[in-house]
Amino acid sequence: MRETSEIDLSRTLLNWYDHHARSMPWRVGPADRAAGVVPDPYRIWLSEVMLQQTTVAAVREYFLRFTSRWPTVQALAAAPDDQVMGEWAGLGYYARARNLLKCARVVTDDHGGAFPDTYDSLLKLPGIGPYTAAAISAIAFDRSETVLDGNVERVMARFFDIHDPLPGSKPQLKEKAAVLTPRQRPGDYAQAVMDLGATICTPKSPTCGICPLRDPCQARMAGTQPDLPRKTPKKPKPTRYGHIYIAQAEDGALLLQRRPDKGLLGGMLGWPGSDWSEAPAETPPFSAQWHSLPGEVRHTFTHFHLILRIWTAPLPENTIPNGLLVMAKHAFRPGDLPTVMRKAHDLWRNR
DNA sequence: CATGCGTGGTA
DNA sequence: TTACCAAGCAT
Repeated sequence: MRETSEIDLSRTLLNWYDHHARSMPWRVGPADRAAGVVPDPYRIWLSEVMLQQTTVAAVREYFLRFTSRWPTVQALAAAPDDQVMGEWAGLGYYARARNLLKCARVVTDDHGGAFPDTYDSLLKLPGIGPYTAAAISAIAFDRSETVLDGNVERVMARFFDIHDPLPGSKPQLKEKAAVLTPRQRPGDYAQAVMDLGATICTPKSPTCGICPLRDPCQARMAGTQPDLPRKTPKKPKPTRYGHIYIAQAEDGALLLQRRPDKGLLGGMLGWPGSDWSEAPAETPPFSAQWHSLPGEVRHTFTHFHLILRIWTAPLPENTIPNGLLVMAKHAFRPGDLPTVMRKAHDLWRNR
């Protein structure tokens, strides 16, 4: 009896996907795809960018709001920056939103509004890296490209019982994933591996008993699957501190700041404040009787913990400090703020 | 190639 | 409470 071939394995996964594919607003499911329904590259691109390091549950609402407001790449390209950043607020990794707009404008202006369909051409676009280029190429255009995301890394590390730690083992995992990538139904296959990783071959407590690949899985044979994939340890997060100043005029207008495009929370709306460091200076945006609010705002970013003290004062008439903006009460929506700034607003509003 | 870059869910 | 983790990219 011959060994299980790669083609058999991909067919096994596709068959599992045909019965267990998750339903998502941007996805053309296996039945529809088989019936000839073609995905909209704009929606695939938008979902893939939103899904970078972000859970499906978090993305769902954002995707629906974005596509409702901007149904085409041309519509998105024509949108004002502030509105797109505001709509992205809360989703995190805000460079994605800035690159999203850049990319929409390149596609609209330089590609006639049609997304390119090859890995290499997609890779040139802002915000599209190796994973996203492969994903769009495979899912939107049904090209046989190999996607390698966190799910696929985990599935491959376990299936082949690879103990070398990430991220160093990435090229090895990509090779393994490429060998399994079929020429038939590559778009469905890409989504099948990721669905398997998200629902069965999960990081903790994988449910190997119901896995379609349980028999040939090498880590399961060895009993090592709970420990894979190995990862190089992460550095501990330091704690930083900061001051935030919230000033309101008698008519309800608020003093805000548009943050510079580069760096943390780049391009987002926020409150003026100090730098965030071990011992930040107290630097209010204008002289007044500032009062610090009881309590503090705690927030954790990717690479540090932050503890903020919130100060408040009345905003005098005709006061707009350099580089800041005064936003009318009716124009201000807390939902346009990144989460840490929204937390500061919540503490202030409930003062 | 290591680092910077968000947020919310989960154990 | 803390740490880990999620369909990564840019530099």
